[in-house]
Amino acid sequence: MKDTDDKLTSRNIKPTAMRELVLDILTEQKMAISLSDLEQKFHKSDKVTLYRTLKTFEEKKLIHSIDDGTGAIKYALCKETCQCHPEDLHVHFFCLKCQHTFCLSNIPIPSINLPVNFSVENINMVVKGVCSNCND
Amino acid sequence: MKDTDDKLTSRNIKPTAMRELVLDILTEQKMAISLSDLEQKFHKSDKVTLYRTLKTFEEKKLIHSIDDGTGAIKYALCKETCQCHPEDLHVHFFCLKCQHTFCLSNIPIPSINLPVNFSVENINMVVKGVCSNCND
DNA sequence: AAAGTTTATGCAACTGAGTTGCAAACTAAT
DNA sequence: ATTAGTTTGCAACTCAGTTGCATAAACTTT
Repeated sequence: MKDTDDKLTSRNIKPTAMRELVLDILTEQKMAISLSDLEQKFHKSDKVTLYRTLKTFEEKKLIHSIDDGTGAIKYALCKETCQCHPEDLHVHFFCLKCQHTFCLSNIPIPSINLPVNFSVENINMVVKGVCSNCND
Repeated sequence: MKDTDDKLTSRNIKPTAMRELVLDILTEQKMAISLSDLEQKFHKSDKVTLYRTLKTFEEKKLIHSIDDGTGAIKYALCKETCQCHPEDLHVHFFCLKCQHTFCLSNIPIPSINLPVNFSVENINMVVKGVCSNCND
């Protein structure tokens, strides 16, 4: 638990039992998960607490949220150094077959030439298709 | 109305009074609108009918939907020739100030080098920031 | 044109994600 | 231990999207 604790405190999040559990679950995941996915990992749990835990994590940039168009926001761990600035952002992939959402962590979002006088804060880029796992 | 009718029939949509009205409203818009935005353009209207109208339009590729992360899907007219294939797609912009969502119709979505064995069907790219209107 | 078939519309009612308010439980600090 | 601040759990709500079903309108066939 020490490791988990450190991750929390280093992001200025008070390490409670609940938060440790949630962070551990998030760490195990190979793919992004939604609030209700998370809820189902617990036998008995309160959606609201999990909701607020995710919000806190997101605020403190421990995780980032992905709107993959399925109607449920997904969450995935940020890299250690991530500040969620445009230069930290990567492309996400949603597989139409297995319905999973992944971070393509090593594919940065390509920069865009916006019209004059437009400024950027954030970019959400989700590619939908079939992942390598489902493609054979 | 002849023009509106033609647009509908050319996309294989039976031109009803309702659909003409909706298409006209969509044509007037400079920005993408949501179902509830659309609903408010009518004095008396049924959300479900509008909902199904939008669904039909989208299916027939008369309009495309934009998930801008606000929680309500926005819709905007497609170009005449649009088939909503990856090569037809463009970037969308959401202004954090005026809360409006635009098509950046002349900014195509940059192509991405996906990992091996991944195939693409669709890409959603929404840039969030401040638009030129709100930036001075 | 009348009867029958298909398609579109309108109403009610529901689902599911996300959210708020409040009280109880917990934590930290004096 | 007492207090102040934070976190958790429950109830209850909002709002977008959706389904079922009955009526109305449009098309088809005789």
